[in-house]
Amino acid sequence: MGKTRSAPTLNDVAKAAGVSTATVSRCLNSPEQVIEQTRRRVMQAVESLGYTPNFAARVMAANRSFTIGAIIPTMDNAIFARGLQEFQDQLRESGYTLLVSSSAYDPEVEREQIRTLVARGADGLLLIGHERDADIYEYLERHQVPSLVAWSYDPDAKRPSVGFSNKDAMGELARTVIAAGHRRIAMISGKTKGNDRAQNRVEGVRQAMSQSNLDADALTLIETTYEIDKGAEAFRQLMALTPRPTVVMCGNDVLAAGALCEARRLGIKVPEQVSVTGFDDIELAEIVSPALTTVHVPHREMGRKAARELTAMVEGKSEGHSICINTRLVSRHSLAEPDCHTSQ
Amino acid sequence: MGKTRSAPTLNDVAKAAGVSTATVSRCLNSPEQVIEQTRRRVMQAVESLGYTPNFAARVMAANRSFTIGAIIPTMDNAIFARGLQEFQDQLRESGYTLLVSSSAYDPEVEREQIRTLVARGADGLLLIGHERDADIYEYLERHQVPSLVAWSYDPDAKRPSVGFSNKDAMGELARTVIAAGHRRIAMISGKTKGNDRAQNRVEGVRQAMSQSNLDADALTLIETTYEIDKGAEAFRQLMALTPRPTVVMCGNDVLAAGALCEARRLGIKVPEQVSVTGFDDIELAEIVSPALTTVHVPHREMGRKAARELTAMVEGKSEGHSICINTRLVSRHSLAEPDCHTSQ
DNA sequence: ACTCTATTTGTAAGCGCTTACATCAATAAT
DNA sequence: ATTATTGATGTAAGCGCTTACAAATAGAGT
Repeated sequence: MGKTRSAPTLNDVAKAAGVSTATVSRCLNSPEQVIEQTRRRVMQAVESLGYTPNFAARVMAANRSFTIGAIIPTMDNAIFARGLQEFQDQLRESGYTLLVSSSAYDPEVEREQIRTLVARGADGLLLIGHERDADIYEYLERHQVPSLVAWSYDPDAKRPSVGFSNKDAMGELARTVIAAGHRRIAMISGKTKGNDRAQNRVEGVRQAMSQSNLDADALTLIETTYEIDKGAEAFRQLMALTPRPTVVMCGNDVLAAGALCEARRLGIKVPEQVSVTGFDDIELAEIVSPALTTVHVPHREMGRKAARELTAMVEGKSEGHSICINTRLVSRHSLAEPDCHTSQ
Repeated sequence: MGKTRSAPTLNDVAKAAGVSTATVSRCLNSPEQVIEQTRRRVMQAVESLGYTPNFAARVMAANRSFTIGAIIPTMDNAIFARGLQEFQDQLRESGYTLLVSSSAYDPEVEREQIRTLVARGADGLLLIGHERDADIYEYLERHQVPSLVAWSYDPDAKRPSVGFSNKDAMGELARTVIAAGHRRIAMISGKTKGNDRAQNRVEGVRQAMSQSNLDADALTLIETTYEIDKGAEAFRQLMALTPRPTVVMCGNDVLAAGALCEARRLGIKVPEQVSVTGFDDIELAEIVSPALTTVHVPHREMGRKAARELTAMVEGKSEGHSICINTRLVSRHSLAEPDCHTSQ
């Protein structure tokens, strides 16, 4: 019976409503330009045909996609989830759609995904951390795609960022640790290569040590990927050391959770025998026992502000300002004074 | 100084290489059709210009996007993360890109996102659970976009699915609970409205009770959203009951983690005074203490198989087969026999 | 030498939409 | 009544790519 019914186009709607495609397009994009009566007729045709605009065609014609891309290092844990959720919600309110990919902490994958997102017509990009090859930034410039860095704050960087100072935040925690009396400090960090956040966190600990007249080089440091069992493994290694560190500062809550698990397995009491700290204050931090002393990062606030700034940039209302978010220490039960018997 | 340097197009590449746009296109899409020498010249032009194909144009011309869309209920926790990660990895291997949105468990948002993804030219869609309005499926059919349901398995459904029987899986756990001697069973379920997985899990518990000659209506049931503190709140309510349930079966590990937290706050010992069970076996389950007795869902396997099946459907190599994944009980420490003093 | 086939490349017609510009009608200003 | 102004709609030119088809070239078969 004639041709297969397939997805209706603008043209079909125009015919059904007895107007030109231009009018239909206007009804959809700037309704105020169309007189009420016509608009109703058109909208009705849209409804009854079940018309959905073809996005690719729209992007191509308008050179605008109302899409924002975000590339995060991983979806595997909750570190980025909460901030991103808020980012998305905020974008949606402004009429943008969020496209997310994850790079698995691999710069090459990230580069490819940036190209993909740009090729897809993303109006703007959210990236995590500053550190990446210069040619990527050039590429973005050439394609005139504004980008915003999040989860990091660096007023000196050429690129705008909304985030916090990883160094200061971790430094504050480290000072608290030192003030509690710890001298033998160990750290389980995420891989620092290509990850300025991880670098700055280590830096923060080192600086705090120096400021307290401790030898920053004496920091026992293990670098590993951000996985629970890697945290556990690193913790085991640290506990095998003599003398044992009295505190293990972890690069994030995930690693700290792994450390805590391993402590339980090893029969080492936290915080009586060793203290453990985290970073991020994701839900996990409160769930583990003992609950983690950690740095609270206001992820939602960051997501919201990033969305606002990035849309402003996309719409040409801002050339990109950096925004600093305040973190705050949250003391729970995984940090205590070192045990006198082992600490001296 | 001439016009601003902007993103190069196929045409620019063609000129630079001294060939037609068709040849360039072929170099990119079916290199075997182009003779070595020409290809090298073209590829060099591509390189030196830093050309990236415009995706929208390509989609429009080819009516094919090599993009798969997935709409998951939430990114807020790890329930879907792992399976999705594998899904994405597998897709990438086959040359597809994954686009993810989250619907916040809201059917209206989901509907909108399905339209968005289809409008964006997704070649196929991954959806979670079977239950949604018929018109959505019609819409997908009209646009000829194959869809696959995951995290659920129903051989009777008209739509193909790859997943597991939520009912049987939870039923098995419930039988174990009952076999351990529990009679006063409570359950904290996710909202069952529009969520067949939640429904089936409740159903599984009820069926197991009936089979053991317990009154299925006696199941104390609290429905709540899948958030840690909601789990905690529900648990508190349950503990206020007299007589107290001896076991609290949770709709997933997130709720169970909340329950465990609250138990600690209330000074109720798990599993000595109350047992708690989870579902999914996400990382969380092993981290909390006591570690959760739960149902292990092979998320990666599911993600992988879903990717394979969906790409086959997209490429017309399959009309959509349902695939059943096996779950398995994992006994850890949150389930024990009920305390004699309180259980009878 | 001549046709036939296979291989490589070019030509050009869209894909479905937006938007600058043209057109037309209706109202206001003279 | 005539012209200017405003507002609503139509016309048609692309946006950057793919691909059916045509053309050109080269080798094989006779």
